[in-house]
Amino acid sequence: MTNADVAALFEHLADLLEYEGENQFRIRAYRSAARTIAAETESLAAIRHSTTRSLADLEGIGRDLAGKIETILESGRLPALDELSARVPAVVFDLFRIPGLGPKKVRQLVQSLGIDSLDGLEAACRAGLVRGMRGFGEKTEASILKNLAFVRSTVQERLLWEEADAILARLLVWMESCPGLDRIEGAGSWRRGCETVGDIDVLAISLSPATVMDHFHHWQETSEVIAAGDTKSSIRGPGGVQIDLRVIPPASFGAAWQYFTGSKEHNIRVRSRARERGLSLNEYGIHSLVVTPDVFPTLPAATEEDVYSAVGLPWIPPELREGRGEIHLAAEGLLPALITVADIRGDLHMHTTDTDGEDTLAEMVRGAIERGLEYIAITDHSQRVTMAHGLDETRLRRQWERIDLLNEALAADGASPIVVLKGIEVDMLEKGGLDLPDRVLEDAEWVVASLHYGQGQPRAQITSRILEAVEHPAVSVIGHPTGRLINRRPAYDVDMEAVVEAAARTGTFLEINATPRRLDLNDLHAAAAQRAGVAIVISTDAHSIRGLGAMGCGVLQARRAGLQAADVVNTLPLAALRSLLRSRH
DNA sequence: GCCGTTTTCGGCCCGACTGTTTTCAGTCG
Repeated sequence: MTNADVAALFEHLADLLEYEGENQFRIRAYRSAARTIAAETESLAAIRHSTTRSLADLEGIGRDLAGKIETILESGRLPALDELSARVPAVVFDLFRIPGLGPKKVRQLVQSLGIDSLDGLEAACRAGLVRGMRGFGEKTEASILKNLAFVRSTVQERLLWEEADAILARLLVWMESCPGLDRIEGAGSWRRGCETVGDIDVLAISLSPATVMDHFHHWQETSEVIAAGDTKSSIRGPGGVQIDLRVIPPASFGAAWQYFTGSKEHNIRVRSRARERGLSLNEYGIHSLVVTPDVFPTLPAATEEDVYSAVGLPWIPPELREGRGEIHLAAEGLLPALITVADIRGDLHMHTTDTDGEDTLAEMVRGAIERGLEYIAITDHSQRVTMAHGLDETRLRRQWERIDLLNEALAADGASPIVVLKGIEVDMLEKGGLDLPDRVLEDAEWVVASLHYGQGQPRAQITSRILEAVEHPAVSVIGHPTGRLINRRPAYDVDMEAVVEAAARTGTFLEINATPRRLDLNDLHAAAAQRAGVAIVISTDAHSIRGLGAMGCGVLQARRAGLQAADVVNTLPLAALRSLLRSRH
């Protein structure tokens, strides 16, 4: 039973309670606990048996929920959930997915009309039965029909951050030509650098909101205007993604940007902090609830710094605003100086046409020089990865000879702009062991060990394969340590706590693979690794020159993990990196 | 259900938009 499993049980319970019309604060308590649990990197079982922490120490978890967690850990079941599940019809979960239907309306549809499927709901709408109920009308009925089609036609899948980033960039180019627009910025989960983005949130400063929203509606990629009010508008853009725009006057910009960046949990904590100080915070500004000689009724809120300063905090980078303890860190003056792309000196995982890359060795080197990198490692696949035409010893040594020649030519150019390291991405074989003999790996300057096959093996087997690679003296780094592909394939079942412990002990690095669909390690694992003293490598795993651009995504992930430049190996100058490699094992 | 320098009760972030209503409930973020 993982933390994510326990969190899912509480979320599920909260959904059912919502349907039952339970006290909203009780429901919020379950959801809040689920978020805390999902964001906790230590396993609940470990915390339960720890001598230094207890379950009730976790934010939002008191005596009752701690008891429920213990029950779940012991029995795998949550009795309260079992009881409710027996009472609440299964269709409720489908109905919740329809935009515009919340617990009250869903309850009415199920109890008054006996709806038991999406098809049944459609039939009831077409028969005009829905419009007759209190609180429903013709427009609601039509909206349900439209949204039913939407729910059925689209795979409800969150965008990769990079996809959202591209859509936002196009929208901002369009909005630049809007008259009367002073400033426009992205907010929400995009700005926090989340690995996936549901809706795209955009914030504009203008004194003529109607003009701005009209321009927004006329973007060529707008397929539908979902809602349009005086200051807020929502459209569907490319692929059905919802884009929300809010238009705000300049004096409110800081309060609004802070508010629309979120996360919700972060905002609730900031606002609670405001209340403790006799202040009220909304998207328009900061207001004093009590008039005292030293507090003005309305405080400045043109910048985010104004907002944080009003609640006694320094500005908090968006990537950290998840309600995972960043407010405490900020209050103590302990916020990390997060790593930036400018700190990165090298890229230590990439492929060429010798295996499954699209660009040649020489082209990849040129691409890296253009990006200003000081060093790179060429890490093509090893022989077992047959689909990629992986390298055996002979072909690998031939590639290394070419790299030697290339380095000589680069050095002969005078001020050598880049050094190319002779590397390999060696496969961790299904039966255990690595895909190339030790004598080859020992000759490599950089070895990425990755698992590509047998991903469905049981936890003990996967973990032991990875631990074997971590312990191998020639292995520099574990590539994409959990193997997940966002929206495509779950992580393999691996005991990450054991991997992190072994990596810390042996000095083996762990990778943040920056490929937008991988981002592996994720933020939570990367934070746990950093806390354990493991050095991180951020690598693009580029299969083309273009792929080298993924470094920014990897750095965002590292920032969400709270990493500083000193935590990341490829911020080091090459000489320091080499010396660190020699000092291990 | 959680929480506490206003502590064991009574609060819990705050506002926009829609549709149905005729002053507001429900939904959403």
